[in-house]
Amino acid sequence: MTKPATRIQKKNRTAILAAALEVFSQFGFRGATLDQIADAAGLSKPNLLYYFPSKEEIHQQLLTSLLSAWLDPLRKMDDAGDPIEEILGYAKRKLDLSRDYPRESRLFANEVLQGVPHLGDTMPALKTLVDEKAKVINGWAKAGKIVAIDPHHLMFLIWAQTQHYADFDAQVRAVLGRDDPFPEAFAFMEHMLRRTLAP
Amino acid sequence: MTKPATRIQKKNRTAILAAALEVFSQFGFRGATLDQIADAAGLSKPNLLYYFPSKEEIHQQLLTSLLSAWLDPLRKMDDAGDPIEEILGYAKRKLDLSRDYPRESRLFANEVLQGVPHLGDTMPALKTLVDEKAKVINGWAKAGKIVAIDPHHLMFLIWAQTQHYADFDAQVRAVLGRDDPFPEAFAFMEHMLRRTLAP
DNA sequence: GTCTATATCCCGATAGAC
DNA sequence: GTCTATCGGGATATAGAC
Repeated sequence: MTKPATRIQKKNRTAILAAALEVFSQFGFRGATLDQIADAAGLSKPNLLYYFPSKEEIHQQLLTSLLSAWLDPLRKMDDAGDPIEEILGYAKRKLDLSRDYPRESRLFANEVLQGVPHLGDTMPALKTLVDEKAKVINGWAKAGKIVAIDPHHLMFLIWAQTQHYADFDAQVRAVLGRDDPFPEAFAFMEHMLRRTLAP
Repeated sequence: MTKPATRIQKKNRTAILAAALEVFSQFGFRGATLDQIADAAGLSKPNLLYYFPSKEEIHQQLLTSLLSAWLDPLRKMDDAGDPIEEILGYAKRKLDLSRDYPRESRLFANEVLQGVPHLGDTMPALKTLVDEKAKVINGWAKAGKIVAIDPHHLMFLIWAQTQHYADFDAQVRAVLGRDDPFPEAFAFMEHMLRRTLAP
């Protein structure tokens, strides 16, 4: 599938991917149907399959095209910055993603929950990035800027805590009542991380 | 569906529920098929449907029969105990569940991730339990035993952190290499919670 | 490029013999 | 109680007209 030539093709492909994100993130890969996606994109089902060869291909393109943006907050964590503020900034950017892009979060959550059946071969690259940042955190700890701490589990903590608000939104809302949890969530996370990390 | 009479009936129903847990937790409700469940239970598909009237019913029975055990760790958090140790004990019991019952965790994760389509009417009961325990935590804070903290977000933190190791196991393993993460996970969580909660 | 119609397959559930 | 055989619905994907 090469680059779309015309403006309308580009628009349709974009609409399909947006619709697919909506449907896949809510129902998972198997739970989603092409009828739902075509409907949400404002196209007929055969027309949808004119732009993408298969359901699998739409899903794969979604995942791979979003993955890079999803890892950006971690890439931006800067070796040269203030350690506590860098980690806090990373956590905040991650929580912003949960607030602003909950469907993307749930798309990845579905994928990981089922054992990364479509993203298995990108896991080594994730490990490479995480290991690299783990070294940065270990350096900060050795310099006495933060407490000595397992950097991988710190990463899991930040992932778990931030993504929880997007992925398990239904439960969060049910427990809190109707509220937008994000302002308090950030204050809470800042308290937790500052205390956890203080040297 | 009344109590099964014979020993073999009981055994088959148990085998079916065990097989269904395996399959539903891995593939979600829609992703799971009765063929897979029947196969895992060592029965034919029609025979499976002799014991349960429908796929939906198997899933529902699984969820409701496991829900109570799933909330037990929280119920056991004791108003009269030492606050920090009670919260820590709760978190430890929850992490033990993730280690010993990861399939149950993923079963609920799938359900919540898709908006609790089958557990919607049990959410009020969950909220009641959580609100009750939130009051206990608020009491501890007022007495100066722990820091003043939002008890609901503390709950989310513990849920997110502990369930992460079961629900996103594929990612955890990919990032860490091959290791069993649980010993370090508990040490990490204890460090994090003690510092977060100290008055 | 987009549609209607349809082929093909898979899944949940049922019928009926044993 | 358990099986083989099958129904009926729904899903992915394709054919072919326009």
